[in-house]
Amino acid sequence: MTAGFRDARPSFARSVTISDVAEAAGVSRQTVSNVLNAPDRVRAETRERVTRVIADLGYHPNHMARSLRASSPRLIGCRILPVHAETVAAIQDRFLHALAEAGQECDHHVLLFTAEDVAAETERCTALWRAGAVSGVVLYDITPDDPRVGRLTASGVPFTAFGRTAVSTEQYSWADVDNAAGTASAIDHLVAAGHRRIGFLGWLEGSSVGDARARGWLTAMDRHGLLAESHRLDVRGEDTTSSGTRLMTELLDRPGPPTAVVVATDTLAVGALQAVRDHGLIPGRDIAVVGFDDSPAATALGLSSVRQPIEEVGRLVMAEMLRLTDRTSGADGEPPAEPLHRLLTPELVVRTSSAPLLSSPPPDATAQPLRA
Amino acid sequence: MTAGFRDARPSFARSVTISDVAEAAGVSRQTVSNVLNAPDRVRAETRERVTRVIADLGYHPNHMARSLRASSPRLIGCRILPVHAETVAAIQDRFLHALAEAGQECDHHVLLFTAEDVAAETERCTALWRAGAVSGVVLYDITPDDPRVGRLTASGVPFTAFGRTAVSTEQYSWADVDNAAGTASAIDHLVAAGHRRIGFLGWLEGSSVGDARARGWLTAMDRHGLLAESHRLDVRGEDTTSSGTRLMTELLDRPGPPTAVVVATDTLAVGALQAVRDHGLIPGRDIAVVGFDDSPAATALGLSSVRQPIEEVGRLVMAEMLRLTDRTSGADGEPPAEPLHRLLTPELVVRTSSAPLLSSPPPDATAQPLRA
DNA sequence: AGCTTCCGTATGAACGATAAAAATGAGGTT
DNA sequence: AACCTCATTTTTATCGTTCATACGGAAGCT
Repeated sequence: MTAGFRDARPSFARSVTISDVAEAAGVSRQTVSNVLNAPDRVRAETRERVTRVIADLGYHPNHMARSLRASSPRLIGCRILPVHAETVAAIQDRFLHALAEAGQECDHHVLLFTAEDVAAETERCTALWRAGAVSGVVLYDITPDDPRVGRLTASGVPFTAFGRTAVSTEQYSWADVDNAAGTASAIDHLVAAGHRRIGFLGWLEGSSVGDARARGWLTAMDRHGLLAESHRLDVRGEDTTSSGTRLMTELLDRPGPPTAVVVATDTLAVGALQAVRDHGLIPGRDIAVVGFDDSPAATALGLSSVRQPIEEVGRLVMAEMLRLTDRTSGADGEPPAEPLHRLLTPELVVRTSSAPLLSSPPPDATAQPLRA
Repeated sequence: MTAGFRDARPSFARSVTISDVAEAAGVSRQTVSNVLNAPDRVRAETRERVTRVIADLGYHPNHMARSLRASSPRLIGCRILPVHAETVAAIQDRFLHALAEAGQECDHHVLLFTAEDVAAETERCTALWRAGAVSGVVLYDITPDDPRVGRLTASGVPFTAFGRTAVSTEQYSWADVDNAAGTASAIDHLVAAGHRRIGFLGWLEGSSVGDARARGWLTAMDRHGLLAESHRLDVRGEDTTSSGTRLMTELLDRPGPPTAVVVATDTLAVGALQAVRDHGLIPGRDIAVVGFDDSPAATALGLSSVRQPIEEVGRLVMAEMLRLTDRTSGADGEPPAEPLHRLLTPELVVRTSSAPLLSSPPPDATAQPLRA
């Protein structure tokens, strides 16, 4: 029986190095290294002996030394934004968590940094990479004419992105969410429940995400042949709760109000729900509301919402990052890796704000707003 | 005039080392090193020449090499939790952002990792530290009997914490938010506005944060001599919106309902607001509601809320971390640094859900619930 | 026996930087 | 002239690991 060496010395004077292990086991440094990195090159007997000494001394290979030798820090840089909106916070958290988790499985870690704006972010990325502090960086919240993509490509900084630009998307690796498909799936769900007058409540035009979500409504409604009777039910405003309330009120007060609305963000949707209640209507019974982003508020309020597969995006983007950096550090003779281009479909999470309609009488019968 | 070397070569074949600079400038490596780390040891003329070469070649000192030599990775480990509740997301984001920002100013960065539970977290922390991957770690979400504190202390892992345990708080460095003072400040605000029957809507007992917030209500109400008439207005439930609605409904349906409520979390408060509206009351006019955490939802809904100075905590905790790790890596002869113990007071953010009362008639006159 | 082949292990040289010690040289002192 | 001082620069050693190569010895082949 092995006597209890293990827990004998809980704190270490100074770290145990590979040489200490080698000496204690009566072998050379390289043999210890082999035991850890290429066990099949070492005779079983030696391997066991070394393994035991490693455990006894509590040896852990030094990360920095390994990084230096391999000239690969096994760190992936990622900017963290200051929190403004609720959805930003939740999505950023989910994304960072997914990145960290995916990276960790391959012994890589996420290194956080902050920056004032995308210009500063680009600089920091390049500086970190030039300094060998990161193997590459992950970008998110990409705009159609995002300057980061071009600059990082020019500097040679390996990167992958959550989102894509308008042009030269073949040049780099990205994963993105099909926002249009998201709103479309909400429409399909509502149409299946018998709705025909389905409104859309969106952001002001100009953002790629907002426009895609609007486009999804437009095309899906057209596909169902409902655009003729609903094309006036498309209203836009800024992404705030109060704006949502105002826009929804406007829709409900019109002649021929919608029996259902698809809302471009949960923030707007929370505002919209308030307008619904202010009209004495009950969401889900009298009118269906579907939000976007599946924020915690949606869960809390029973709001149906389109959920972006952020975790999946994080996994993909990190996996691609690892693939990229392993390539570049490996032999250059191999064919250049094909960049990743992946469009993911979000998933509708049905809650009470839209579900019960299925078992209700045709919504048109009850959906007349009750004015004071 | 210097011709434009600068932007000549945007991408680098392989990184420029200190030896390249030394050779190009006709000096030794060490001199280049001195130009960067101890400029006063170098003659002005030489310094200038070297500086110019550094700029021309685009040299950036290698982070990994520096870390190895200094045996200080300049990385601070921090666990990232998967997002559950909205407030968690927002607070975690604010905290991580503050850490990253504070660290960056001293050329340190945050390294993220994930873990299933606190036991796994402790193991990861120790492993990362033993491997020399981090200089130390930052803990948050500390419970009164948190096992992490003891284990990390025993392993010798330098750490600082956001929050504190019930015992041996003198042993380690922490910064915490005075939750009791937070609810108390909400009470003071409401009392100043003329409220006397002020309810409390809290989590189930057993969490340190929840209990502190409840204690704040209790002591502040007692201080104002209002406990006699309000001591029955203290209700508890789990931290969800629906629970908030249920608890608030219960309070409003009682004889002698509160004219104001202090709510332990914004999540509960969002639910409470819904109950208020369901009773045909208008928050801020008919009844005052104050939440806790100042989540984005609070901003969105005009909910007054107690805001934790998370950014300040992040700054303090990171600054302390840097102080700790600089100490331990320095000469051991110095007196052991006094640990940081800092209790910060949160700040009430007044919005419409509680503000307008100041200019209203005495709330008791209008606050009778209008039942259907 | 002498040759190659192969396996397991050991040695030296990086990786890129810096701390500590040694060398250089100009100037001043005795 | 011999010696010391000081500012500046170079040399040497080291951080902990791994790559490339070398080495010794057993087995297989001619």
